[in-house]
Amino acid sequence: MTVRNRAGHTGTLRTFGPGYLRATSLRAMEYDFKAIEAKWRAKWTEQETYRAEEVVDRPKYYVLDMFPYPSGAGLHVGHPLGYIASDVIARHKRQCGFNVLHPQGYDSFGLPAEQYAIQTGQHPAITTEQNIARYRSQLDLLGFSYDWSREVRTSSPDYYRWTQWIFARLFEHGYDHAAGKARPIAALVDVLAAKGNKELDWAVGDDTLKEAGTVLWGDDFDGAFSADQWNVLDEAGRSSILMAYRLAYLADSEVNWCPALGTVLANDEVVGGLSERGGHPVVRKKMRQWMMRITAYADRLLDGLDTIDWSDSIKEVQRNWIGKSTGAQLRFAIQDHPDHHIEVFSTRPDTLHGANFLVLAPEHELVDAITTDSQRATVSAYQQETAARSERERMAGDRGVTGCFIGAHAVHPLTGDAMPIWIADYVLAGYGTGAVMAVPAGDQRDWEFAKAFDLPIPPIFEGHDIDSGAESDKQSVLCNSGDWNGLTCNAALPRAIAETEAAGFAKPRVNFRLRDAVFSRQRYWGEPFPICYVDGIPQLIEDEQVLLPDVDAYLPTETGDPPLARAEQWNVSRGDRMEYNTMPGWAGSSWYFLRYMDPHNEDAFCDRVKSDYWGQVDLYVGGAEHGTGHLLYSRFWTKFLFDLDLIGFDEPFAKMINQGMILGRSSFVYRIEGTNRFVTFEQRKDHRTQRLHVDISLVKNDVLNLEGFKAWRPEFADAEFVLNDAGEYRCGNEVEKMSKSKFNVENPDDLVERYGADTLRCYEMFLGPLEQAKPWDTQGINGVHGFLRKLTRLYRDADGNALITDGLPSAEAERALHKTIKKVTEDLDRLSWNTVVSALMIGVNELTELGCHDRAVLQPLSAIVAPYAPHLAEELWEACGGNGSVVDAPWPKWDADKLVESEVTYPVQFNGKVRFQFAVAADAAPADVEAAVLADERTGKQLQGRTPKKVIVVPGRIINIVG
RNA sequence: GCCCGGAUGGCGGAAUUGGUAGACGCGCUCGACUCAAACUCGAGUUCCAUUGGAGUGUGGGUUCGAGUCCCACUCCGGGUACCA
Repeated sequence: MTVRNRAGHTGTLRTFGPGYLRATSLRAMEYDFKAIEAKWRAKWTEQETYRAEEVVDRPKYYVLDMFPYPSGAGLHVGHPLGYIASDVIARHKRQCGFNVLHPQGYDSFGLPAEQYAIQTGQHPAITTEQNIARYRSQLDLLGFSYDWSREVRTSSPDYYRWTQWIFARLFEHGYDHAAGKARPIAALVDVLAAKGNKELDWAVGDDTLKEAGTVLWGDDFDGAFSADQWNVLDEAGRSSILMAYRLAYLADSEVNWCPALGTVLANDEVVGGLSERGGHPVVRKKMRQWMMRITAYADRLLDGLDTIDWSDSIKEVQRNWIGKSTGAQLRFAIQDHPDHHIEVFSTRPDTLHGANFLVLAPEHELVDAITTDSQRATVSAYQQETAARSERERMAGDRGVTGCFIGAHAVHPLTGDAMPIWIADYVLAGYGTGAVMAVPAGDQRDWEFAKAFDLPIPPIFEGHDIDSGAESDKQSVLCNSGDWNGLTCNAALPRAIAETEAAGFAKPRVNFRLRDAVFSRQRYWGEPFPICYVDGIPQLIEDEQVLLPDVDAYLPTETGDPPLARAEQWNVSRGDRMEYNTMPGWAGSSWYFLRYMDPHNEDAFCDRVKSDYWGQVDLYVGGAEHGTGHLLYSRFWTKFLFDLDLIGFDEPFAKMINQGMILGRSSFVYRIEGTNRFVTFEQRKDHRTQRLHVDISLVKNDVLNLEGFKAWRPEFADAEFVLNDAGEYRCGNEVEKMSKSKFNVENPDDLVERYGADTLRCYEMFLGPLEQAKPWDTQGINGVHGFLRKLTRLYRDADGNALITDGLPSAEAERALHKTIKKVTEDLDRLSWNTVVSALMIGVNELTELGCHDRAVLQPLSAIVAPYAPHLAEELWEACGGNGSVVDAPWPKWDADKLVESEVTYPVQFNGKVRFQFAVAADAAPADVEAAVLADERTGKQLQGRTPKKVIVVPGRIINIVG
């Protein structure tokens, strides 16, 4: 029986007005989503349904979204995608009996609110508060199961107090490689007092140490000092030395300075020479800044990747960013300069025999000392040229080979041959030693350099044509390489490392691309450092919290100090002055997932008992764009807190899913250049036209609402529109990023208003695999809305009367239910959000066709719909007389017996082509199936007298007859 | 350049271990209802040809059987870059 209960209503409810409004009013009786969603939202709030408590004897599950920066623009349909996905999992796990932690909060320090403050004078806290309120109201519409009592805001003093506290611990710790973990600076002081630093294996900033040591002990300080030397130092001296060992430290370093933003930026905040936010130019500048010694954790950050379930691509991004390479550091003597030598890092010391010149970075410290007088003018011209050019060139991607011979020669350590020394901008000062040994036969960049400057290319590989380019294959066999002749590079490499070390001019070395991270910003709206200066020495302030002070303007002072220097009362509260910098955006986000576990704790950032209970985030959902920023820093801080035994795990996010971007479909109108005439899409190529974005709310099925367009853009009110044959103005379209500036934004509030939150949730999940980028198409939402309506009609008729009966369900209805439970359960377990919606649709279609209204079927059905359509599921669960909230309805189990069919219909293939369907008892043995199918007359017809060579019966699947 | 993805109807996508390719939804077509339209409901919808054939980016291979595995290539998306 097919349920058809709409007849009789179409005539009586006829009204006039916009299409969708009528449709909505007509539907209202059977599926009044507005009333349903309002009702259950209120109940959830009243009953604190989503409050999470630590329950020791229940297994926990921690599902987390990357918390948002609350921007003024609000949410578009792309933003909630990941939130919906995580909410589905949170609800499913809860129904499966897990004690679920599913919190949300705000990354509420940041530049936009401060830029707005600079323009308007409004305190960033007010802007932030307003934006959060708007976010919250939008999020509340979507029915998320967040425990809002655990909300965190990074800009709240109750929160950043602990960010400051963790900073203080980083300041008070260094990294002991021998122990493989962070240890207190106090422990280091004991060692220095007893033995000096000669046997020390702590992570150290060589430049900082050398600078400090040179000031204290003179120019010949080589990095090592004795206990006696240490013990006579005053506080300032010790402080300057210890700075080289702290995990949070002050250093003069080359930083990325962005003049437009008035602040320094970390490496991951600079993309292609421009600031990530705003796209402003960034220059290198030497400044005294707070830094984070993340490099101390490089190996552990690398190794930890093998223990976490993240996508390969994002792990790869982190591996590349860390950039570990192993090889050797080789020392080259310089002719006529016995007091100098050049250190070179190479991953390929096996190709040493092919090295015939050295190349230094133009900024290399030895360049000035060893350049010959005759080359001096040329060299300094080249240095200036590269310094001026570097940023722009990098952006342009134009990579001509440039360089300059400096007149000096190094000595080849094996052959004694003279090697000319060049400088070139393809060698970077910041990587390795800032110098390379050029092996033109083995490295393409060296090869191109040699070709460009007509330098010889000594062949070192058997059978390799030197004119065809460099040979990088490590299977190649070496020649002209002394003892290593005849070996493959793979075989020669370990020998080269060992033998050059034994010969005394090289040592094995591991090199990282990862740099320490700049940790201070010359901005107002960030965490103030708990630091003041006494006689220029930074001191922690720990007896009271350092709060962000009010200032009269959010701009640097006239002397160029950061905005905090304007806070006159504040800046003399301790010592000579306070630290005027603030922390970067990633400070608060590096540990927020811990605070959710114990958000109101006033004595600790998070109680150890609570973090032991909730543990790692089991599922982390967010964008992939944080690969080198947030995701690396939070791993670093987690490892640090683990080292201090403050938490019991050293990776924050056990599993992560990165949702893809939702793209918008933009619409365009075509204006004939320089006129006020618009031509329809079909005629755009007959003229020289300019394409203009048009707001998609003014376009339906690519046809423009002309009146609406004129009202939207008054400057075109008098424009002429050339229409197509159908008398319509047709717009062009393109799929691109969803953005306000492209006028292609779909707003979740509007869709909730028209279709309800449950429909929007289901539809966003239905679009396709979560991780994939996909275009938004609002038209498709009707289908999903229809599904929820159809679901409702199983439970009640068009007038709202209950249809549920207590009879015994048919075997077909039970099979449909259990098939759906199985598919939905399995798909949720493998995080296949989109196919779950399809499975539910199929189930509802089948039950509708069967005319099933049995409570025994419909009640479990409402339970499995709950993660996707929680409001409606509550309503239907209640209609079935279910106990309590569907949120806690036990997840139904499928019964394999109910899935069994008595008969199986096999597709029968002949030589791989399906010819007919063949029904046979499900429990028939393969041999019997074979006999039966061969006896069938249709088989005889297909074979036409031939004898089958082979018959393959795959039980339950297929029969293939070959012959 | 390198790294990671991906390519399936008009569109979004499904096919989980090699077993009926195109589930589910959109769109479209036809029909019912309607004075009419919308809504709703029903039927159809990979392509080509009248029993049949072709078909998952291209070319080859393995197999009784390939979207799925192997080899070579093309194109698209994302990330990243003189990293020695």
